[in-house]
Amino acid sequence: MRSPAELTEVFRAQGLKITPQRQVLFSLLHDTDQHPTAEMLFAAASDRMPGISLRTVYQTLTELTSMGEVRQLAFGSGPARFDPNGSDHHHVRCRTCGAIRDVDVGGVDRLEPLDVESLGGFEPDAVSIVFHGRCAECARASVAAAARTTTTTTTSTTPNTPTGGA
Amino acid sequence: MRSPAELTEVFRAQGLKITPQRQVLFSLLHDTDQHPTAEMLFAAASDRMPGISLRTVYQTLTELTSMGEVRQLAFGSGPARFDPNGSDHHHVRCRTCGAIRDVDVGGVDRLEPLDVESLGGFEPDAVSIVFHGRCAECARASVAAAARTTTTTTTSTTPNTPTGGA
DNA sequence: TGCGTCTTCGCATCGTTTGCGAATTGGCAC
DNA sequence: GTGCCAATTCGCAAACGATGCGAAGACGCA
Ligand SMILES: [Mn+2]
Ligand SMILES: [Mn+2]
Ligand SMILES: [Zn+2]
Ligand SMILES: [Zn+2]
Repeated sequence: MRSPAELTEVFRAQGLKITPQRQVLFSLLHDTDQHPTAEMLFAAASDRMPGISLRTVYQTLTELTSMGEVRQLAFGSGPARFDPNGSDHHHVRCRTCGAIRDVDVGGVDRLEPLDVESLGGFEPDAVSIVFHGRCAECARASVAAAARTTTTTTTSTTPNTPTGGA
Repeated sequence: MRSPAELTEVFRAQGLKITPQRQVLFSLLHDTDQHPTAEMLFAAASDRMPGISLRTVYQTLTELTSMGEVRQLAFGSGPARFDPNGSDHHHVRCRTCGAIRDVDVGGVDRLEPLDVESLGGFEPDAVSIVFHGRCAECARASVAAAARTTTTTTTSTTPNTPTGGA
């Protein structure tokens, strides 16, 4: 998204007002490379401006979204994530912990919708790609857990059914 | 997803029971090429079996999802969509009316996550692709609306601001 | 037919988001 | 600086999709 200074001009030009609440949110969004939820932004904004309302955060996010300054992302269940990164990019998401990261992807324009007839005249103008998998941390944690299970099984001779086995 | 008969065997083999509610849902899901919501399935199931509970629909969908018989999809806000199509495919979605269609896509394995270092060890094992755009119906409707506006503007000389202009 | 477990289903509840409207405030004209 | 007015904030109610819970009912097997 654009800088707080630029957004200030854009807002003014549209007859919208520059409030301290909006300034805080502009700044927070401009500075992050994450994909915060409304609640996360509310928490961060509350540090700088105690008393700011969650309602205002939602309202400002809706405005910025409709102005195209942020994208609203949805990954399955849970709250919406907001993406201030305006570059042409896609996402990877960890199945285990839900972590999201940006990823630049090559070869997108070589994707070919086959079976064009079944598209029935649909005209795509954008594409979202999400890679699903496991992040490095969760992979490490999983290996550690396996090691523990193995150790336990090897060490102990009791035929207990491991709790997390299924 | 598999046929109702096959699912019956699978369920029985796992000690799960075959109830009329499940049979109705198996059948509805097996026969559709759409991406129904829980509410939609509830409505359809209620036709064949008045009195079936929405709770049961949710429960059965959760089971089928965890068994891998259906996929749960999320497109922005709104309720989850369930996809009984087990083939390797992706989706197109109309920005205007929300309609969803399956699309087979070639070239998926030629996608290259660039900037591999910033992936920080993330290991993708699946990818979801959604094409965004406008479906044929909405494109037609939009053309028709534009024609109406043009006609009105041309015919009338009053400098009224069109209501839907912004 | 009888029993035990699995299932159904209504209701309460939860987490996220939006509707509403009174009170407040930014920005401009003077 | 002052006053005005539209834009904004914000608390609360409520919508919405989904889940937890547990009493009542039904499937499947002996
Ligand atoms: Mn992003
Ligand atoms: Mn599909
Ligand atoms: Zn993870
Ligand atoms: Zn459409």
